[in-house]
Amino acid sequence: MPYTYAYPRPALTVDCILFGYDEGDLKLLLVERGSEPFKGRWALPGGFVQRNETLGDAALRELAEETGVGKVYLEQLYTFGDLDRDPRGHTVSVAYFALVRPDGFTLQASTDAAAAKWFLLRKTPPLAFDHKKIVETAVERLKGKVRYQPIGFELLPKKFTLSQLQQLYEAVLETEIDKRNFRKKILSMSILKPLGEYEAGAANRPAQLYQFDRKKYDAATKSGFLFEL
Amino acid sequence: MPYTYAYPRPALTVDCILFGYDEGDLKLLLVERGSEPFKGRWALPGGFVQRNETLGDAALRELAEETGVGKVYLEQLYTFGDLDRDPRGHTVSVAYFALVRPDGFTLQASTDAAAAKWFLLRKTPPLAFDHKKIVETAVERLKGKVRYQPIGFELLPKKFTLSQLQQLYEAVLETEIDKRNFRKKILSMSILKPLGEYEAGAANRPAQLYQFDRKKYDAATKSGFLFEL
DNA sequence: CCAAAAGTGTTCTCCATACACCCATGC
DNA sequence: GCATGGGTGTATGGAGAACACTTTTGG
Repeated sequence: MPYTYAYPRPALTVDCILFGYDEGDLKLLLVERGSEPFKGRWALPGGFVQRNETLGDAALRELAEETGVGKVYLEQLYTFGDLDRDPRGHTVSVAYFALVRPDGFTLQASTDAAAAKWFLLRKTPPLAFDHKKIVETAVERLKGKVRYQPIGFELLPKKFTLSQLQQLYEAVLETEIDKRNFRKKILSMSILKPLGEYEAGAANRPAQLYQFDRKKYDAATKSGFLFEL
Repeated sequence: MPYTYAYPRPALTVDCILFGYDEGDLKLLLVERGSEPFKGRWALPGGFVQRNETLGDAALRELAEETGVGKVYLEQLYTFGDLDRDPRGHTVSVAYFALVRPDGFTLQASTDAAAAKWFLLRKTPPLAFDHKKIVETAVERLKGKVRYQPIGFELLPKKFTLSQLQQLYEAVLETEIDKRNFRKKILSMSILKPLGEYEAGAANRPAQLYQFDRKKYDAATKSGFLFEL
């Protein structure tokens, strides 16, 4: 059955917010637009949903096409439908977001994107469309999510120190956290496996490396455990 | 500028989940479909987003058209885009939900809806499309929301007793709550105004009536107060 | 030996929980 | 006077918050 346009339809797009964390800084993945509107501006990777394509599939496809990033776990954020958000006309966009380790991917722009690049989250250039608003919404969501879900483990390398984990939380929540209390809390959940290995090369006492223990976390979650910081 | 159909577009709809609370029971507002597909089945009020119409506007319009319910505060829930959710073809739906007092509205079906009716939430008939899934998602959201936002005040009459408030929480969370602890907690937030008036007509000691003090709540919220049960 | 970050315990306060009886009213 | 729901206080345990010094390494 061919598409029938019984009613005029808004266009439907998806946009991806990818947060990364690297050396103490939160980062955001942006692409430089290669075509109008907003040619030359930076924007969130995204584009039109194709016929018989799932929203999540569309988001993954656009992300891969425009940045080379693949196989990430995308979570739906919010749907934006302001009438003036796209100069081409009524366009509704479903936003997705994900948390990744930037060094796990090689960026590769193509199709509509002239370039793809990580920016410091607190130092992003002016964005196309209403993407500033979308990013703000995503940051709020991230701040909320961090409190009851162990996001740290998606943003850090597989092996990490407790100080790195703490710094991440401080960066996301924009607060300071007491070292002893933080360690006590995190370790008491016993979802971290101490590796007995130690960080090397620093001009100070080397820190023990830990690993996220997903098995224990999943088991604990099922039996009513609630991660909370 | 006329609509240009450069790409085939999925259709875009909105659906509304209205939760009500009445005499100890959570209710859900449904409409009986007056046309195909699913003619005669019960479904969430909703329909196509029109040209140059905001998502929220579309939801309010469909709600008013199909049920007569107007002027409610709708909150976006989630966007559903499974390929097989509508037999007419690829249709994406943005779901909104709201909390209301059923007795505040007179139901009035029209346009696509043959009837509009409140159902017990735990006893809903088979639903059209993927509306069962949508309702389940909304219930989860409601359970989460109730813990950190004073939803009670939207679902109860303006003047209510503490027992009514407690029953509401028990109904939503599907648990039992200790009476004394509940009262202590709620009253300690001082967002309830005791009215010095009393319930009448019961075969027992009359309960004091309270009112939600929005001014105090808004003020407290701004200065970092967090409602939590 | 100095700089730099790792690592470690205790005290106090507050909040959540558990729990049982008297009170006011209508019939 | 009895049935029904309204209303109240206290004791205990556990978790969060505050807080300072020693340890290990590289240079």
